[in-house]
Amino acid sequence: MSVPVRRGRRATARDVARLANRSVATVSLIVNGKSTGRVNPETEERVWEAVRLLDYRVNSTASALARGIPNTVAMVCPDPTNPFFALVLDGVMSGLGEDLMLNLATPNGGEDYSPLTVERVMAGDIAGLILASPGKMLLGDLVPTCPIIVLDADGQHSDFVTINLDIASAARDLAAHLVSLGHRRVAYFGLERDKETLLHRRDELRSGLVARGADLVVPDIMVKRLSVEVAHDAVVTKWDLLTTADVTAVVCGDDLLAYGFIAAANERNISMPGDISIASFNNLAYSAIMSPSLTSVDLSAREVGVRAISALRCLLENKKVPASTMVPSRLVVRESTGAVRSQPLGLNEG
Amino acid sequence: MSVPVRRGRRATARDVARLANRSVATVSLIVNGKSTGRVNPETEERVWEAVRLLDYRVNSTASALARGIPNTVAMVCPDPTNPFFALVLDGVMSGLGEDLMLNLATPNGGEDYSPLTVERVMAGDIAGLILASPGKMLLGDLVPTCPIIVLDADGQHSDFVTINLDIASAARDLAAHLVSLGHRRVAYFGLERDKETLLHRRDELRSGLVARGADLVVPDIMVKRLSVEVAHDAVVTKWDLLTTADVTAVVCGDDLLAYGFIAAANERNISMPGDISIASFNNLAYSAIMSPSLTSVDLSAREVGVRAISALRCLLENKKVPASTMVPSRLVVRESTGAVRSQPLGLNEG
DNA sequence: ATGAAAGCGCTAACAG
DNA sequence: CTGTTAGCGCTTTCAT
Repeated sequence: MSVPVRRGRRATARDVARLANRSVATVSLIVNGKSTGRVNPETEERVWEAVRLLDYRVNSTASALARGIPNTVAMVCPDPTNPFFALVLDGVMSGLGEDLMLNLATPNGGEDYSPLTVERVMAGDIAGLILASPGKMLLGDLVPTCPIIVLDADGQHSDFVTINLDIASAARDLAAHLVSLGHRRVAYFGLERDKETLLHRRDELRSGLVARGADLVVPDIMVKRLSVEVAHDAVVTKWDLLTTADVTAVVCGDDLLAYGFIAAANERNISMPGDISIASFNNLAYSAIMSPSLTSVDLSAREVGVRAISALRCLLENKKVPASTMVPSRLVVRESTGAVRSQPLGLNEG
Repeated sequence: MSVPVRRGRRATARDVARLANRSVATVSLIVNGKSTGRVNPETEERVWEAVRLLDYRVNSTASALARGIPNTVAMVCPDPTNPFFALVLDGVMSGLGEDLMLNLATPNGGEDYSPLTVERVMAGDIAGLILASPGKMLLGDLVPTCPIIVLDADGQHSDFVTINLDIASAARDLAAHLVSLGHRRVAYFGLERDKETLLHRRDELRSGLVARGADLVVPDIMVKRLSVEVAHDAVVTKWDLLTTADVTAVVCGDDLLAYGFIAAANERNISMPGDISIASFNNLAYSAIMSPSLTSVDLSAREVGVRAISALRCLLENKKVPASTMVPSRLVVRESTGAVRSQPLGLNEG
């Protein structure tokens, strides 16, 4: 194992050229496989030998710059820790081949990402951009300088290709399911945001409930940040509300909120779904498995990622893509036994 | 909102220079804030005006190339979907400031990542590299051409800074805890890999058990891939082994395996920890919350990420960093009531 | 068959 | 104060 590359410095095409006694141009041709028929086999040999010796690799950044075709796509998402985005990311990564790299950006404090975050990635030499669940205002004055795919941002945006979650029918299925189990008094636990897509979840659910004689009977529990801890604390604060209103089911706008809820419920020795039934909008990454009582709307997060990168690829190749598509969500029911408790929730405590 | 930038093309410094009737060099100085005192206010004015008009931003890639100082660090990890890596990633991201971007790479098929994956990211213009849980062989013939931080790869490697998980004491605590609950017959559910770090988990656990008169009493359940589905299937296949050996507790090498186990157990109406007790090595991302019966070794994944990026930063600034550090894991006990079942497991079925 | 030269977008040293 | 020049590492065109 003797590799003559000095640590900290990578051999350049110039190094190779010098060693092989050929020009940089020739090296470039050869290492890029564009030498067929136009390069003397002996030269080819010398160059490859030098490449081997120096452990030379093309610097893909410089290459992209020279070619004028960036080899990087960027994705910005609110929080890689949220299974939803982890799955989207996974889908995106699965679609990057040998040719594309992924530049990932997230906001600093777990907050939603700002225009600045987007600016920063757009300052790179990127071929395209994927924006996952951007805040509504963000898109307003965003000037696209490369193809942009927007994920999970309700509404049409003329400047971007949008991929949205089609939750309407699944949300109504969820409502129907809850009602069929006997639930009439439901609470919603959501994120306090400008994101239409999240309000949407609530609204669709609610109309489904109302249509069947049930309803959201308490003010929504709202959090400002999507984290298990924050969710837990919010539930603790609002617990009394749920008990006095005799709520039998809680629908969470995101799995992370559900986790927080369950944590709080566990502390109170509340059994689920015996005492209270939880449902959640998200991706079912782990929830259905961990808690057989958790009914979910599977948002097909990975599929969203897959479509995002494939749409981006099309755009890069100047193919047409639909300006807006929907990825269907579907209801996943695990609550086989589910029945509404017969006692008011308060009685179970202590 | 009228922005004169043609879609698909970003204004360059040259465009600005032309419009402002100044040279590219001057533009560069001004936009980089290096003009104090050496640039005529009027020139400055003109240039900024042009910048505004053209919506010009410095191309950070070209800038990095020109400066010879890349502004990108790369991280390669096996699977962003695994909460462990998601948390590591989150930690890393929190340490990237305004100045650094993150290039993320993962293998294609959920498999472990190969030297080729690493090659590919090293072909970029990167300032440093973070390798999360690399296979053992990978590091052998890896030629560092930039600072490399290796995460969760047991053993010393002279060429890299390593950050490892200090699970020894937590693993023994876990053993002690299980024994104190009355468990004597334990099974291990792990990943079939060359990763020392995973064998380590098993070995430490086992010595802890043996020291207290308990033991791993069946051949390990092994999977080739870290996924909930694969784990589930493996458990289904091996279920009889557990019942006939009268195992009372199962320790999983990773949360994902635990999720798979729990899924399989749920299908059999096995109650946890009533019928069987589950423990898991990982990060507690959601497991402890979802299943109060799951005892875990918290691997401090986020902290690992934080340390990784901060170590990398030091290296980039030519500061000294310890060649190898350990991030302590700690036992997290949720199994407050936990007691060993009195009936053999088989009796519960059907 | 090969190399010189221009250029990708930017920075930095150096003149003037 | 400002522009010229060289150069980062590479690709591509065009002579030779």
